[in-house]
Amino acid sequence: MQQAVQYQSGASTSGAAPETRYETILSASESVFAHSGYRGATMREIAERAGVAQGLIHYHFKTKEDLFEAMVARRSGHINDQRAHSLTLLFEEHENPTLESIVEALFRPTIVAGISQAGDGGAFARILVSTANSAGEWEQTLTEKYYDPIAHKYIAALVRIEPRLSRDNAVWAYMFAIGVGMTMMAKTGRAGRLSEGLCDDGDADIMLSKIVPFICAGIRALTD
Amino acid sequence: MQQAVQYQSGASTSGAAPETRYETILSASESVFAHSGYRGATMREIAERAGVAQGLIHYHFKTKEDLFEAMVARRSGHINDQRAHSLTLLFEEHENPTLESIVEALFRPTIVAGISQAGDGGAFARILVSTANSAGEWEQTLTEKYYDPIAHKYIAALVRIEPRLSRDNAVWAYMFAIGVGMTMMAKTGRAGRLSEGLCDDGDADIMLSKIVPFICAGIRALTD
DNA sequence: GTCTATAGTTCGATAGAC
DNA sequence: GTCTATCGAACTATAGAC
Repeated sequence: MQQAVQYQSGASTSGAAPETRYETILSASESVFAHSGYRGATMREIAERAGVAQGLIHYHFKTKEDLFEAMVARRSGHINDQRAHSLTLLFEEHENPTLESIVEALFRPTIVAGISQAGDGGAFARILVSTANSAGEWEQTLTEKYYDPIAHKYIAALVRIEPRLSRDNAVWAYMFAIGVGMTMMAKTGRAGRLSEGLCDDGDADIMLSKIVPFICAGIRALTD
Repeated sequence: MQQAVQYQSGASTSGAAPETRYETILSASESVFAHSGYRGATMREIAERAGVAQGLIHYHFKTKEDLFEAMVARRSGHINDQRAHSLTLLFEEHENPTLESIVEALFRPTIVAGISQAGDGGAFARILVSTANSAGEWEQTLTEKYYDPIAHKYIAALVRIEPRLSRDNAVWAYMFAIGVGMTMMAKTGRAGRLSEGLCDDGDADIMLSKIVPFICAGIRALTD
């Protein structure tokens, strides 16, 4: 009897689809890592959240570091596949896609995935923030492995459709765009607090209608 | 009579002035918290870095949480005083200050302070990123206490000089601006890696020349 | 104020039954 | 594959000498 390896992603806690214990642990770790950070999260809490014995996590993932990386790999793989696919489509369908369409292709998958996470919107985005913004060697290796490839694709797309954007400014533009997206997706509650409830981050289209024009105007300001 | 001069020349921020043990511990905690995060940092490591016994930290600061808050309070107080002062000056000297001058007043103190940190540029910025981007109750309380007041001042300044900017868009604009600044100040090495060394984040004026036009154009794109 | 020593807790990981 | 039980290490915080 083998495992039926069906990489059904999505994997939110609102379970219609049946999950293997392996996948249940991954989903549980996502919530706990997001809430407490890598170091603050404990294997005990993850096991409790997943409804399994603590020893089972070590059977499947060996160590805490490996569990974290497996969780990042599953989620980032799904989102970055969508991004790469959207980007390819854009250049197949148009000679010169608009900057707006490219920026939207960058953010829509993450925002939609974040919002569709039942109960814990922004969980994975918060993990990304703390990982990508760490200067630690391990964290930067993870970022390089799972996020630099798609970053290079977008930077190349930017210089292609905006010829007056120098390569270093394109890199800055990408970094800035990611930074803007982080504040939008992390859902810390600060925007709502500062605006006394005026700012709502629960609707993907509203969010994109703020973030896309902001970033596109910023990028164009960096062209020579 | 002064106290004995035998202070350990630990890794303090600016090398010359002698510090009390209290201040030495605060500076050491800044480095360690920045490198390992709040939970990853240990009192033993902070004590070692500061060149004092571990027990002394508890004598001065009682708990790890209190030490962290004292560290945030010292550093944020200094930077935010500069920001508030610059903002007041701008409105005293001009009827309508430019958007550029306001955005620069927001970022210059942090960037300059980050660069002038001997050896560990971006240390405090990285602490801010992980604190402000956490959804935890304690972290958001700290953000509210030490950073929301200056945020409200800047949001008010934005709506004052850009009357066509709605209040909720001003809040989004401020959040986005902070997000952009984070990627600039955290100094993770990613920009250099993605650009194969082209992007240099060591010069305050170069950094401001990228970040200020980007953010100002983004904000103007959110006006009606 | 500053130190040494340690109490009391919690963690990641392993061993072994089923 | 999954569970229970537990080991050894590392942590925060305290007690008490000086």
